[in-house]
This record gives sequence, structure tokens and C-alpha cells, in this order.
Amino acid sequence: MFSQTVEYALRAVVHLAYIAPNSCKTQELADATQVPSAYLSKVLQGLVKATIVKSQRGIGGGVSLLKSPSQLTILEVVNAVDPVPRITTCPLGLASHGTRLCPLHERMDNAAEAIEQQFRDVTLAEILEETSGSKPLCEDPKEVLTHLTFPGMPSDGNSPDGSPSDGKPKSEVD
Amino acid sequence: MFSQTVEYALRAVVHLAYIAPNSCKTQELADATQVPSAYLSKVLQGLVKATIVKSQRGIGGGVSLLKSPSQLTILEVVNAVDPVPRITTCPLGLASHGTRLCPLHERMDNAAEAIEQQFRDVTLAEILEETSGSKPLCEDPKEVLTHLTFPGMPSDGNSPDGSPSDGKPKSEVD
DNA sequence: CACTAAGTGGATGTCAATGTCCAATTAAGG
DNA sequence: CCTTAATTGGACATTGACATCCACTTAGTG
Repeated sequence: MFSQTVEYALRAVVHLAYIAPNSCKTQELADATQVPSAYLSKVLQGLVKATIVKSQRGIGGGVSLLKSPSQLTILEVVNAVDPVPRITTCPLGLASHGTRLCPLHERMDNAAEAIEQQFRDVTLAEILEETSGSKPLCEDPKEVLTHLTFPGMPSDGNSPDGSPSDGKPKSEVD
Repeated sequence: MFSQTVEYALRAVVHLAYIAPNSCKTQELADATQVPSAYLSKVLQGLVKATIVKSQRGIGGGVSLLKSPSQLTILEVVNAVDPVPRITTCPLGLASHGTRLCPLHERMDNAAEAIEQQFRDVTLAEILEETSGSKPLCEDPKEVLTHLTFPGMPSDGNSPDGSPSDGKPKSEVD
């Protein structure tokens, strides 16, 4: 239903928001999220293009979130790497269905719309804040950081935190 | 989002219900629905296994619906050929997420569930009856048959209609 | 029983999604 | 300026979904 690419992209942004909000090397991200690192770098490029994350080359470089988790929806991430394919024209090319889809394809597109809606309704922040189940991607709840600041966050300018790879708590991801 | 296989299977059952309720050769079905006939025969085998359609070899053979359109949901057809993949276990294999998914994967599975729900809610009959838009799969509304009988229909035993390929009204499908 | 019309099953081919590898580029630090 | 650390971009490999082909089986008809 959802591509690997989408799964990987979501793991990445969740990990960035949850564990490594300042910056994270692609390799660390890959280890933590169990994504092939070479492929992850491709996926991340999609997120960079969509200005969801920014990347920095060289020593001390890595990737980091550009938006506050409360301002970032799942749908934005999905659309950045592998948009939900909506049915806008008749798959059979029937001219008479140009203006309005036939009942079958209308229903199918309704389902696609339902997916979009589900994703539009969920922000990264909601995922981070959920306390009812296990922690996102993480094996051990103890490793969790809380009360972090993000570039786009209210009540705080971009924190000029120079130290990129903070003391990472050997995050094992899920 | 949805596989070609699902698209093809749905086209097939809609055409069977709408145009050729008694019986239809796979070649005719393929032409009408613009599906590669050799591949359609594979897809149909899935529907046969799921007892959604039955097939008959030899002269006068073909495939036909086993259920009344009002008793057949989109979901049944989808599940027969390419089930909606639900997320039941942690994709990262984290032991601590065994009993309950983490917030991320819970949301993703919610989306999959939403799809299932959409499909569960729609019967073939609803698609056939919809009058607001264009006719399902068909270019020309004039070609539509109405008031047909099906094996599982109430108030009617299985009609022993011997003539399989009825006078087909050169159905051009969408 | 022979002939023809249909579906069935298996082997095979094709292509886009996924995944790998490596040289080039960029940035920091001495 | 040189070395090291990191992303970027492009070429290449792998895999599974999609599709094709054909020999076999089944069924009706004369």
C-alpha cells in the first residue's frame, strides 16, 4: 500500500524530530532507523528539495528538520518523496468520463482521498506526544529527549547550537 | 496506491455485473475493459479461488459472477487478488513494539484501515446504480442492461439460462 | 471419436522500484 | 593548503509486479 520510500522517509523525520533535532549524520539516521544508508541518502534528497529538512556537507554536517514538528504533517513528507496517486482522469481514456469519473473510479479515488485525509490530519508533534503506546521507533523509552526547540518554533529564534552531533544516547530505533 | 491487478479485477467484476451477467469470455472481458487478456486470465484465477466468479472451460465457456452485486463489496474483490497490507507487527522488529505499534506505525496502519473501510462500504450494486455521473466503464449509456438476475439474488432461483454469450451490444468500456 | 472453443498452469520476458557503489563536491580544522 | 568528514550525483545491480507465450486440459458439437 505504502512504498518503502515513504516508510523510510517517515522513519527519518520521526527520528530527527524525536532523537536528533539539531543535526544527524545520514549514517547514524540509517543505523537508527534500519534503512540502507545509501538509499536513505536518496530519500533524504527528496525531503531536502521539499525544504522539509536541510543538509550540510563536510565535517559536522548532516541533516536536520527545517520545520517544527507541530507544523509538519505526514502528508507533506509523503508528498515529498512519493505522492499519493489520485485518479483525475479516466484510466481507460474514455472521452465521456473526462469531466466526471465513472462510479468505479470515483470510489477508488475516494479511497485515495481518504488516505490523504488521514495523513493530513497527523502532525509529527502528535506522534511524538502520543503516550499511550510504545515510543516512536525507539526500543527504550529512557532514551527519549523532551522539550526540544526547532527552527520554526514559536517563542524561540533559531538556536545557534554549534555542536551538531550531540551526545547521542545510542538510540536503537524501531 | 492501488496495484494494476486490483484495478483490473475491479474492472472485470464491474463489467461482468453491468454488461455480461450471464457469462463472458475472458477475451471479450479483456477487450471491453482494456486489460491485457493473458494477464486478465491470471487475475481472474484469483477471483475464481475466492469464489467471486466461476469459470467454465470449452465451447460456450467463460466467466460469470457467483454473487449478487448487492452482496459483493469492493473489498472482497481487492482481498481476492491483492489484499490491503495491514501493519500488524513492528517493521523494525522491535520486541517492545510487539504488543502495540509505535505511534508512527499505528497511524500508518490507521490509513490502511481507512482504505479497507472505504472498500467495505461499497458494493457492486451501489456502483451500478449510481446515476449522477457517467456509466461504469462504458462509453455509451445506451448500451446498459437493467434489471438483471444473478445466482444469489433474492426472489429468484438460479436462472438456467443456457445461452452464454448473449447478444452483446458491442460494449466499449472505459 | 474428432474437431473446435474455451480456461489453466508454468516458463519466460520486461520494467520500474529498490538498493549499492564510487568519484566529485563541500565544509571544517589544523 | 592539506587532510578529514560529510553530502551529492550518477552509474550500476537486484527484485518483484506486470505481462506474454504456449502446451495442456476441459467441454461442447457433429
